[in-house]
Amino acid sequence: MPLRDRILETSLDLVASRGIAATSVQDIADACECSKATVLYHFSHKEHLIDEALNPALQAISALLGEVQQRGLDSLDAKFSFTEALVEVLIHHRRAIHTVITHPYLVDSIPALEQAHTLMAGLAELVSDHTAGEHERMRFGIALAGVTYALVSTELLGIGTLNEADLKTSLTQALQDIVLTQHPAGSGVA
Amino acid sequence: MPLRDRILETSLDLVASRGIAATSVQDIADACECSKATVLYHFSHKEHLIDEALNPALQAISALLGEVQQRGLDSLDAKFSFTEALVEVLIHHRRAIHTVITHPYLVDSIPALEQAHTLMAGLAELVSDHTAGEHERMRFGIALAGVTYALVSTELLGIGTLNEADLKTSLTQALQDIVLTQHPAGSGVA
DNA sequence: TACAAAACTGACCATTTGGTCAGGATGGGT
DNA sequence: ACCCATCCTGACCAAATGGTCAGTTTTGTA
Repeated sequence: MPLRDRILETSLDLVASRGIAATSVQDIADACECSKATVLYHFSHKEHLIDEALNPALQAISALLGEVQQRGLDSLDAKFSFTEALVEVLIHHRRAIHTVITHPYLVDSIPALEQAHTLMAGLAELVSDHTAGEHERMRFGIALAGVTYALVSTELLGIGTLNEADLKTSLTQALQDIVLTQHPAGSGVA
Repeated sequence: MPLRDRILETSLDLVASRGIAATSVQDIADACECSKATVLYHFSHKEHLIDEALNPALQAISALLGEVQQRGLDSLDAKFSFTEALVEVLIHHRRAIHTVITHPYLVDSIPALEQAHTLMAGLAELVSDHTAGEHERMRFGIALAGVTYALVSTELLGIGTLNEADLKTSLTQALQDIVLTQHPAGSGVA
């Protein structure tokens, strides 16, 4: 793999596990066994580096969102395959997703983060258009955030040993259980 | 409020919204309108400050966990009141909870984070003892993470306008829906 | 008023941060 | 052999970082 790509890959790793601020350009250079100057040769600014590293994830989500907006989400079948596709994207781009979700406050120094928010809003709107009410939307938000978090903190939830395929199965089912199961209205605290 | 307490309060605010690494002692001092040296007079090290700021939340969770371990979680009633109490604690200490959840990698420089992980494990064990299987445990993990995340990113989920009481009601119901509702086994991708 | 403890601060320190720059390799094309 | 573009680097910079310390102000108390 070209060094440039290795830098992107490494950045995604480090940033996802320690946060943007806690990941220095030097850290990335060390992990890539090159000099800091080299990192800044390929990406003139740290923000550009992060931005580009996050891009593939955003494009994937954007593509998924576009598809669903076209196909619609009316049939139960469509909903099932949507959740499945969503989990697939979330798993594949888990490091970027986690980074995006945990750094809302950097929205105006890293363009990708703003785009991510737009996409999130699109997802939320999509779902709220196709669910009965506020509770369902809340459940979806919680499920989405929960699944995302679960992906990055697998060991905390005791699912660290699962391989990628099992993880996908398990998370997809959980998401479908939460979002698609009929819940008795007001089963909670009224 | 004594300056010392204001420093703790301010730290909780800044750290929850920008992360530990991105929050400097100077930032905290500025927000408190005192000097950096003063902050480090009250808390000799940055880590001590963070640690102490996180403590009340951990004690609250610890207390809740102890209670439930004593009372048991067998009746449906007990489960309902547990989720309600849990949401209450999560809301009240949302900044600390969010900080704990998003900084697992600092576990050995900030003692509170290690204690938090122990408590998390306790919660997970508690729930897994009282639910049927793997799927339920997964759902609980997702729900817990999701609710926690939802608390800090309210505006992203479109629930930023809710007051604390409504927030509690809404989140409690969502959590109960997710965790306590009977879900058809294998409703997902089998 | 005297005095000691507590609270607070400016000046300073070594280290690390993101970033610049001039120059050294390297390799393909002529 | 020559050139030129790409890749890479050490040396360097100003700014910010966490932290120390000597000394000043404030406070409560006798």
